[in-house]
Amino acid sequence: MDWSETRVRFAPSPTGYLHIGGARTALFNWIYAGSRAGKFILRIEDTDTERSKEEFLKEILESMEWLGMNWDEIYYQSARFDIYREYAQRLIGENKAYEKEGAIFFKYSFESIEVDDAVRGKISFRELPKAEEVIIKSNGTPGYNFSCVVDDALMNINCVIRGEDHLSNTPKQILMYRALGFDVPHFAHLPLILSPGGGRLSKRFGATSIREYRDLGYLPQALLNYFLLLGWSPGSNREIISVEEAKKIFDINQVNKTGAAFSLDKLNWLNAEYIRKISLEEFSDLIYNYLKEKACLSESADREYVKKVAEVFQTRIFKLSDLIEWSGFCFRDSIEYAEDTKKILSTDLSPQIKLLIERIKAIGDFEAGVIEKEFRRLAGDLGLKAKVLVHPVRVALTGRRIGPGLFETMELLGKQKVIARLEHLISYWAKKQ
RNA sequence: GACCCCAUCGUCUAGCCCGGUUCAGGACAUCGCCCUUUCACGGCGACGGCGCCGGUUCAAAUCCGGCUGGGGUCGCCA
Repeated sequence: MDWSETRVRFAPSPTGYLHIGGARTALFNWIYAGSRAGKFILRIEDTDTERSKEEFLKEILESMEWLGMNWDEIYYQSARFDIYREYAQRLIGENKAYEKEGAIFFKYSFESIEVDDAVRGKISFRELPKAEEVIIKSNGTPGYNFSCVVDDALMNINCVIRGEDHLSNTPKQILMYRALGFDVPHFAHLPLILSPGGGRLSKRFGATSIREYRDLGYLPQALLNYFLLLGWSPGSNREIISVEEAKKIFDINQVNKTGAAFSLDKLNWLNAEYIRKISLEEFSDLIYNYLKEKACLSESADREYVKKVAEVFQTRIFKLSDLIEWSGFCFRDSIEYAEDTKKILSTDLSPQIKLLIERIKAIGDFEAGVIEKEFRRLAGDLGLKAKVLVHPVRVALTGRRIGPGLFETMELLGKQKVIARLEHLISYWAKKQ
C-alpha cells in the first residue's frame, strides 16, 4: 500500500436517485483525485436495508457512468457489517462504548474540537449537543457516522470531500477516529447547491436527478462544466472548461465557501455552447439516438436525413428535447398552423403560391442556393418583397412563424413535400373563403 | 432554541489570504443596435454590485468587532 497516494471517495446512499448535489460532490472528488493522480473510490452506503433499493443503486451507477466519472474501487457497506461490529466490540472492550437496549453507544465527553478544513480553514466546535452516539443499532446495522469513520480509515481515505451539510458531523467523527486509534483525514466541506430562488435544493425545484437532465437532452460535458462553476472558478475569466483541463488546475483550497444557486439559464447556455462546439457528425448521431429513443423519428428518417436536420438546428437549441417541439415538421407530414400564424396567413396569396409551385417544379437541382435564386426571381417578377412570400411559405412548411432559414428548410424537406405543403396552404385559403 | 458555516451586479463569479495598480473585471439573464426572410448564431453596447454600523490605517471590497440577513446540523436516515 502506498500511503502517500491520494485516495478520496464518493459515498452515495441508494435510497434515492443521484441528484445534482451528489453529482457535484462526486465530481469534485473525482477531479481532485485526477489532479493528483490519486484514486477515486465509490462506496455504496446501503446500511439502511429498508430504504435502500436495487433500482436506486442501478440508477446511481448508470448516472455516474453517463457522466464519465469512472471509479477505481467500489465497496458496499452492506457487505461489511461484521467489520463495524468488530470495531464496536473493541470500543466496548476499551470502555469507550457500551451496550444498551441491544444497541451499542459510543460515549464521548464535551471537549473543544478543531477541524482544519481545506475550504473553510480552522473551525472550532466549543460544545456538542450530545454525549453519546449510536454506532451499532439494535438491528445490528451500523450508524452512519461510525461506518463512515471505520471505512474512511480502513480504505485509507486521506481527504474527505463532502457537502457542507456534513460539517456538524465532523467533530463527532474526529472523536471516533481518535477513540479507534486511526489517523484523522483531511476534510473539505463543499458549499451547498441552492435552488434557483436561493433556498434548499429539491424543494419546489423540479429537476434534481441526473437522469432527468439526461432525458431533457443535456450533454454530460455541459453538466460537468456547469457543476464545476458552482463553487469553483478556473480563473482568468474562463467559463468553459473540460474536466481534463480542470484536473490540471483544480485546487481544493480555492473552492468557494458560499452556497451557489442553481441557474437553469446558465446551464442552458453552457449546454448550447457544447452543442455548437461538437462536430456536425457528432451532433447528428446524438440527435438521431435521442429522437429515436423518444420515438420522434418518422419511418423514413435515415441518418443522412437526420444529419440535414441537425445542420439547421445546431445553433438553435439549448437542449436535445427542444428538438421534439421544433423539428416536428421534419418528421411528420400533417402540418398544423400554430395559433400565432393566423396574421401571416390572413392575406390569400393563392395565385402567387401557385406560381411558386410551378417554378419549384421546374428546378432541377433542389438545393438551397438555387431555390433562393428562383424564389427571389419570382418575388421580383411579381413586384413583391421577398419577405411577403417568405413568411407564409414558412408557415406552410413548418406550421410555425419561426424556424430555420427558409431555403435550407425547403432543401431539407425535398421538392415533393414542399409542393404538397404549399398546395395544402392553397386549400386552406380556399376553405376559408 | 443550541451548535456551526457564509455574505461582491437578479444569478454564477474574479479581486480579498499579501490594504493603495479597481470611481470593482468577466459570464448568464434582461434591454438596445448591427447582421438578417423569422428565430437563433455572431458582433457591438446598456443596465446592474462590495448588506449595515463602527474600528484600525495616510488609504479598506480587501484587516478587526458588532449587527442584520441567508444556510446547515441537532434521528437506532445517510
